[in-house]
Parts: sequence; C-alpha cells; structure tokens
Amino acid sequence: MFGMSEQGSPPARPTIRDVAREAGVSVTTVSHALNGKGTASEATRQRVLAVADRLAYRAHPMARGLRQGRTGVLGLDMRPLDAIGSYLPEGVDYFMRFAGAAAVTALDHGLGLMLVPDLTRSDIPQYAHGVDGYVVGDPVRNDPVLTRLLDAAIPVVTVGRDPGRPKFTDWVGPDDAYETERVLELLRSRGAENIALLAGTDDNAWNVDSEKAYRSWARRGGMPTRVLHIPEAAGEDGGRDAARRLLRGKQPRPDAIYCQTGRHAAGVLAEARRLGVSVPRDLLIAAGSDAQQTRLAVPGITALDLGPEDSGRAAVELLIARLAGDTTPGPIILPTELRIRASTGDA
Amino acid sequence: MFGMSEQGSPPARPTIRDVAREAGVSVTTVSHALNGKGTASEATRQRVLAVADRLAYRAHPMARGLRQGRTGVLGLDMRPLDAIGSYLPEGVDYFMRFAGAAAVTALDHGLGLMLVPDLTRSDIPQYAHGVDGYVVGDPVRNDPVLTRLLDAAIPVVTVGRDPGRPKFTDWVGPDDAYETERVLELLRSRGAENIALLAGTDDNAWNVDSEKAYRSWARRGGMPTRVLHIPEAAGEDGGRDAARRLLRGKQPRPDAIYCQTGRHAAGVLAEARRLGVSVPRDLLIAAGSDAQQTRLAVPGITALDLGPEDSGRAAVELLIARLAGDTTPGPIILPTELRIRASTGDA
DNA sequence: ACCTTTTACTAAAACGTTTTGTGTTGTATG
DNA sequence: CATACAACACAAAACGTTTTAGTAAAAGGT
Repeated sequence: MFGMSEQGSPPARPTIRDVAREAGVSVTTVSHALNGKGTASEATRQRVLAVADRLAYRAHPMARGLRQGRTGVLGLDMRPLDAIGSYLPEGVDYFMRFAGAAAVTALDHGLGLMLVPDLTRSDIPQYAHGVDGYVVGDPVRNDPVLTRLLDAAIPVVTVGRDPGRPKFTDWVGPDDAYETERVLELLRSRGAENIALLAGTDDNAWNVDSEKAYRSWARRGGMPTRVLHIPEAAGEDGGRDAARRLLRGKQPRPDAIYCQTGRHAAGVLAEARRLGVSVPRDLLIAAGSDAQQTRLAVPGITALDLGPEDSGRAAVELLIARLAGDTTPGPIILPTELRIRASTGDA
Repeated sequence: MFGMSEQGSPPARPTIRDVAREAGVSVTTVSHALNGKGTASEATRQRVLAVADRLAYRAHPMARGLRQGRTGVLGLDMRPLDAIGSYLPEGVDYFMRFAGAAAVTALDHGLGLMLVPDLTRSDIPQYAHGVDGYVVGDPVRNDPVLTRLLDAAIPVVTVGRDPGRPKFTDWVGPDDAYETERVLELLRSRGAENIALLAGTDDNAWNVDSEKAYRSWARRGGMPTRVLHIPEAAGEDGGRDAARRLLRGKQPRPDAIYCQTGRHAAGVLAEARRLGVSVPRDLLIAAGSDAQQTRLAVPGITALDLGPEDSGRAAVELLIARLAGDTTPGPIILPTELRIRASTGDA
C-alpha cells in the first residue's frame, strides 16, 4: 500500500481503487455499486457512480475476465478468409452478411465478436483462447477446427452440421435437403425433365445433403440424374467447364442445371450463351446460394437466398444460450428465400 | 493452499501451477522456460516444455494480458456494418477484402483482430476496451470514434485521413487527389472535354480531396465543372437519378462522368442505356472505387481499385509499429490500380 | 585464497477486478 | 429481554500469469 507510486501523479488509467478512494468506500462497495450487487445504499451508489463517471473509470476487461472466468467476447472462425487475397467474392458476400449480423447480434447482448482467421490453417493462436465461445461456419466431415475447440472445451456452435458428427446438434442452418427439393420442384414446374446437378467438392453437409436429396428426388420422380463435382474455388471458370461438358457431351443434354454456388451458375450461364443455348428458353439455371453473381447476371439467376443474416443471428443466439446454461436441444432449422429470377423463365 | 479443491480431481483447464508441480519447479521457472526468459537450464526447459505439452497447457490470455498490460488483440471499427442488413454490398466487397487482409496480417504477427460494430452508433462497449489498438476506416471530419479512442488513450490508425485533424498523421491510404487526377487524365486522353463529378456526401477525406482535385484540375485545364452530391447510401438508384439530371438537364451534356462509388457508376450506366446514350461512344464512365458492380457491368466500368488488401495490411502494420514504439512519421501513402475497362473506350 | 560474475533457481509482488466471508448496527418478533 | 434477520459496509482471497527481487552455488579472474 505504501509502495503505490501512483500517489504522486494520477494514473494513466483510473482503476477501481481510485474510484474507491475518492468515493470514500472500499473497492468491494464500488464493484457492487457499479454492478448492481451487494447491498450498497442508494446514496452510496450514486456517489460511486458520480466518481466513476468523473474519473471516466471503466473496468479493465482483462481483470474482469480473469476473475469471472469469461470475457464477453465470441470468436468467429473466418473460414473463407484465405480466399480474399485471391479475389473470390463468392464468400465475401455471404460471409460479410453473416459476420455482420453475428457482430450486431453479439453487440445487442453486450458481447464482442472477434474474427479469427481460418483455424484450419494453424493451431489456435494464444489470443483466440480468450473468448467465451465460437461460431464456425460450414464444418467439413470431422472438421479439424471443431475437433480442436471441443477438445479445448471451448463452447462452439456451427452453421450447418458436421457430416461426421451426427451427435453434435449445436448447429443452426437451413434444411439443405428440403431446400434442394424446393428448387428442383420449381425447375420441374417450369418444364424441366432432365436436371443436372453441379455440386461442390467440399465434404460439408451442404454439398452432401443437397446431392443426396437431388438423387433421391430424381429417382422418386423417375428422372435421369447427372452430377458433376466442381471445386468451389474454381468459381465461374469451373461453371463454364461444366456447362461445356453438359451441353456438348455425348449424353442427353439437360434442360436445367442446378448449381450449388452462385459463381458456378454464373459460369454456366456465360458458357451457355457462348454455345448459343438460350436461357431460359432452352435451358433453366438455378443456384443453391444467392450472390452478387446471381443478382447481377443477365438474365438474373434464380437462387436460394440462404439468409446469412438469419444464420449469423441464430448462431450467436444459440451460442449465448449455451453459455448461459440453456440446454434446449438443437439443431435450429432456419428458413430460406427462393429468389425467382429470369433464368427459370415465367410461370 | 489447503483450500485448493482441485487437489481431488484434475482441473478443467491446466494452469501454470499444474505444470510447475509436475515439472518439479516453480511457476517462475515455467514461465521463463515457456517464454524464453530468465536463465533456466536447457534440461529444465525441455522438461517444462514436455510437461506443458502433455497437459495441453496454454497460458490464459486474460491473465497474461492483465499482467503485461496488453492483450495481443487489435480492434477493427466495422463502419459499414449497419448497411449489411439493408443489403448494400458496396461496402461488403471493399470491406471484406480490407478486413480479411487486416486479420491475416495481424495473425502473421501473432495478433488477433476483433470486429467492433460501428462505434459511432454507441459508446465503446466494455469488451472493446480490451484491445491494444484500433484500425478505423474513412474517418469523417472530427470523427467521433477517433475522438473517443484518442481521449481513451487507445492507439489508433486510420485508413484515410480525418479532414478535421491535419496534425493526426497515423493514417495509411492512397493520395486521393493524385488518384483522382489520374482518372481525369485518362478521361481526357479518351476525348472527354466536359467531365461531371458524382461525389458522395460523407464528409471524409476521400470525398473532400477528390472533389477539390477535380475542381482544381478542371480549372487548370480550362474545363467546365459540374458536381452532384449523392449520398453513398443511395447506391445505384442515386446514380440513376444523377444521370437523368446530367443527361437530360438544361446544361450542356457531359461527355464523361466520374463517380466516386462503383454503385453510383453502375446506376449511371443503367440510366444512360435507358436514355439511349451509348457508353462509351457517347459517354465515358469511370469510378473512383472498384466493386462488383464495376466488374460485372456490361460494358465493364473503368475504376480505381483502391487496394483494400494493401490498406488493411498497411494499417495493421503501422498500428503494430506504433505499439512497438516506432515513431516513423506518417502518413503512409499507398498506390492504387487503375482498372481500365470498356466504359472508357479504347485508346 | 579471495573476490566478482554468472548460472540457476525461488518466493513474492504485481496486474485490476469480482466474490467470499465477516462484522456491526438496527429492527422486528416471540 | 433475547433472538433472528436485514441493511450496509469492509478485508481478504481468488482468478492465472509475468516480473521483480533475492539467494545459493558454481565458475572465472586476479
């Protein structure tokens, strides 16, 4: 106490001790007054608040976090981040809307959201342990990040399920199978009889469940199936290549193509046009994920708007509920919007 | 010491005390061994590392941050975040590339990046004080967030300068005046003799310096000037309205329009087409910011790629340098790329 | 042999907050 | 009058790590 060198000059940052000294009470009373705990009288409380305000006192989150064992910060595994440098705006659109909604939702609960670059690329960095829980998007089968976080006993909620963890139910997201059939039904109602699927190659539930639903739906409807697996990272080029094979190959030409990603769909559209295949007259196109490419294409491409804002919001809320001890079973299924555009023609 | 209930069962999360106990040394020696400090012998160090690895020990960032007075986390003021819910992807593209590069750069230095929703909307939340410094983009004149951060003695670097703070030099970004003239020179070289400027309404340096440069450049070249101020949030609709006024008004019709934002430019293009004005034959269009809209437009719109990745990288690096005590004077001027597309015709 | 420096280690303080445990006083009730 | 409870406050411990301050022993120099 006598060694406190701050006696000579004001501290750079006021601490709870400064407030206690000026208010003439103990640090316990200051803490109680500021946090609505204990039994401080109203008069004491007001005095404390006034002093804290005058000194611009703010609790140090590190100290508080250390004592309380939680920090008030959530982590967001920023999975598509690596692609930014290579200029793949597919993830940009979806992810930003998702991250934005997540951040706002966190803030509404007085929490922060920390962007953590793709944890699949490196071990969990030191600072990333200082969060109360994580949101991870589109886990792949037996996702390594999910493994790490679960091993480290860090609470986690995913968007989409991990195909290799059927018992992990802390996830939110659309019913991919149902949504896929929804688009297929639209294509059928617009006259399609031979629908090809352009799937991605990531081993995540989105791809897995959508393809499974496609095959099941086609079989039940007595329709032919044709699936091409194109890496998500191939983007529009991948879509173009696939369209060439589908529209110029030896097999019967499909009259509709359902692409998982909007960029694949944009590539298919561009190549169809180049090959003289008219959309939507000769070929219908739809995408399982809305993006700038589907919105700005001419003609606009019908797409499932997966509602990244809803996903971000729901994921954060589920994580907060889990942190608060809520054990309501997951998953939380979210609706989507089917944005009908010219690529699927008129009714 | 005798009250330590963890004696009966292993702690949920190993602490440095557990490592010390098992390695048979003090906690000081563990800390030194793990952090490359002190004078631990090599044999002791190896023993400590082995125990720490076996116990999966990781320092608690809160405790470390409290002791060291820094956390290893940077904050990013996510200014356009609010617009996400209203589906304005203008900011999405630029911001995501910016934030992504910033996060990766931070990680490369072992630091984290926390997204903090627009601080202009609320006071700095508690958690947001637990960062070592901030990156703030496009400050407006006497930016309130900058004011708050500087008042709280939180280190800050901006992308773009604050027009009301000529003495604040901790910023990175392009030389907006120079870059504006560059585009104007291109338009002139393509035959333009009457260039209109579509500026934004945010009172930030980007708008201020670009307009000033435009007026100065036109006066020096004996060219007429015409400036319309359109709110950034008006997006393509704003661009369309402006084009109507410029192309249908009583004043002489411009033969080129330079738009600050890519969305304004896309709106101008759409309206010109609707009015039967051919681009680039009758009208040249250029944008001061590259975006999906400028890239995907038909014809593609010539635009300045402001290099958000470079900005994000440079801002984080300058902030890290400042935190390390580096006092090299700012600002750090960054180059841009002029992406020439069909909207400005051929050479 | 003696003094100084280096090696190798430790105990305790420090960081700033919240929580636990306790004491005093006043009031209500049997 | 005695007992129980509530109001109001405080001191100290707790949280987990890093840094400060110190000591014993070994090594090096004169």
